[in-house]
Order: sequence, then structure tokens, then C-alpha cells
Amino acid sequence: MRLNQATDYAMRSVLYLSGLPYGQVVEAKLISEEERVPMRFLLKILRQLTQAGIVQSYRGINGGYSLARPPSEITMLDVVEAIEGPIAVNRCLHSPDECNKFFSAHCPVHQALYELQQGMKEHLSRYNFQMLKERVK
Amino acid sequence: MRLNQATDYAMRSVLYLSGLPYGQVVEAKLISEEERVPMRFLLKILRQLTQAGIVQSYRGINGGYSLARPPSEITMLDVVEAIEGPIAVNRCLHSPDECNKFFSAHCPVHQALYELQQGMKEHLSRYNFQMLKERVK
DNA sequence: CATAAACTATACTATATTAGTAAACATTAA
DNA sequence: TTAATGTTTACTAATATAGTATAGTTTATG
Repeated sequence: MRLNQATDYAMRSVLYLSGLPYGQVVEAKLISEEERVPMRFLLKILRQLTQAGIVQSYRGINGGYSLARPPSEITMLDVVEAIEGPIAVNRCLHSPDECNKFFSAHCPVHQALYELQQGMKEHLSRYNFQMLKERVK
Repeated sequence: MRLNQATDYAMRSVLYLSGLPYGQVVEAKLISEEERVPMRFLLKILRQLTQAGIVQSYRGINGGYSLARPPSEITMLDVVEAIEGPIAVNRCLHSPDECNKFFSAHCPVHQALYELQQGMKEHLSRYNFQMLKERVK
């Protein structure tokens, strides 16, 4: 029941970009050093964030990354799903045909887990990076 | 961000036991067949539930398992934690010394994840197996 | 128009976790 | 005493995690 390390790095990277003047481009190396994320791994993560439309990348010399939209329009859920794909608390909620008991909708355990999952998604989507950035002491 | 398969099996096994007259003992083989859980794997899971004080085991011929307390006193959180250990949404929340950025309490990302974690625990502890059993159609 | 500083793409790898299985043992009712 | 039950420990195949490596592409600038 854990978010993976890449997601942690991704959120901290987006938070870092959120703290810069909007639109400012910084190279991956700087994020890597500031946030202590292994460089190669970070590049992979930034590519996922780029493909998800959360950050914008610039190639070539003086290239780097910036946010693709204002921090207030990027939620924690956006970042989690960019890295891990859709949240699925349990196998049966992800692909009900794999449920080896009864169809998820009829199983009270799976019903309850579905409600948990919805609650988690709602919770994560309530936090945007404008809010988080204002929380930095 | 998924519960593992053993936890799914565990919850369904506890739900199954909750549907029986309180205190009734059934052998693992029956649970295995009814809930379609591989027998050997189920035995391992039942042992964890036994150690957590959720079910009671009886050895020898005519042995088996029953609930150790009424369904109303067993929550989904109890079962999840019996199988997976304490819920930790992220590495830094589990062991803050492993946090490679700043101490969790000072990082707004980790703060937000901590709130998510608390919300999840609260959510899971609101469901007990009396409730779930009454939801079975 | 060459070069070096950036990002991109694909493939590889060591380790840990997941989801079981196997073999030998302990308990207990009949 | 035996057979049906749970217990213990060890093993294993497959997958996921957390990266690393190698080769390539883009682009500002001198």
C-alpha cells in the first residue's frame, strides 16, 4: 500500500518547479542536486511528467524543464497517476475479470475498497502545488 | 498503491467466517474452496490472522478456524495491518531517516501524504465485518 | 557548420517483493 | 494408533522496483 519512490521524486520535483517564477526553465541536473534524486532516474521521471502534460521540456543547449501549467492547476493525483497509472487499491478493482471470488460489485469487501479508492483519489485531488508551495516553511 | 493479494484473501476469509454462527469452527479446506484461495497460501494467511488475534485456530482432527471475537469488533484496518503490517503510504513516512530530502515533517509533500495515510486508516477502521456481512446481497 | 550541453529512447541489471508450493512436523478426536 | 487437521521452515518462479548504461537527437552559439 505504498506509493513508489519514483512518485515521491516526481512530487518533489514538481514542488521544486512550483517554487520558481512561473515558466522558468531549469536543467535536470539542478533538480537532481537540489532534491537529491539520482540523475538518470530523474530524467526518466521527468519524461513521464512531460508525456502527462505536467511539465514542458526544452531540448538542446540551455534546455531543461518548466511546469506546463500553473501550480494551482496541478494536483497530487495528477502526479501520482502520471507515474503509476490509475490508482487501483486492489486487483479486482483494476480488472474485475481477474476477481476470483464474485464480481467486485457484489462483494462487500470490494465495494468497501472501491469507496476507499474513491476517497483516496478525492483526497489527492484536493491538494494542488500552489497550496503545497505555500506550505513550505 | 495496491493492497496485496494475501490481504484480499484475508478479508474475504474473515468475511466468510463472519457469515457463520459465531464461534463455529471450519477447516481451512472449506474456506479455500468457498473463497477460491489456494490452500497452502490460505494456511499461511490464517496463521497471520491467528497471530494477530483475529481468528482462533484449533489443531488436530476436527480442528479448524473460527473468529476470535465478534465480527463487529474486527475492522478492515485490523485485517490489512495483520497481513501487511502498519500502513505506510511512502518510504519517508515509514522511516523518516530514509527520507533523502528533508525530514518528513518539514516537507509539504510528505505532510500531505501523512494526511492521506491518516485518512485511509480512518476510513478502513470505520468498516467492521458485521457491517460488511450485512451488505452481502 | 561544428561542438557541447542539454533532453530522448531503449535496453539492461541487481535486488526485493509477491504469490505461491513443498516437506517434515505437531496435535488431537475417535 | 491413525488419520485429519494445523504449524513451521524453507524453497521458488514471476514480477516489480529502483535504478544504470549506451547510443542518439536537438539546438544555441562561436
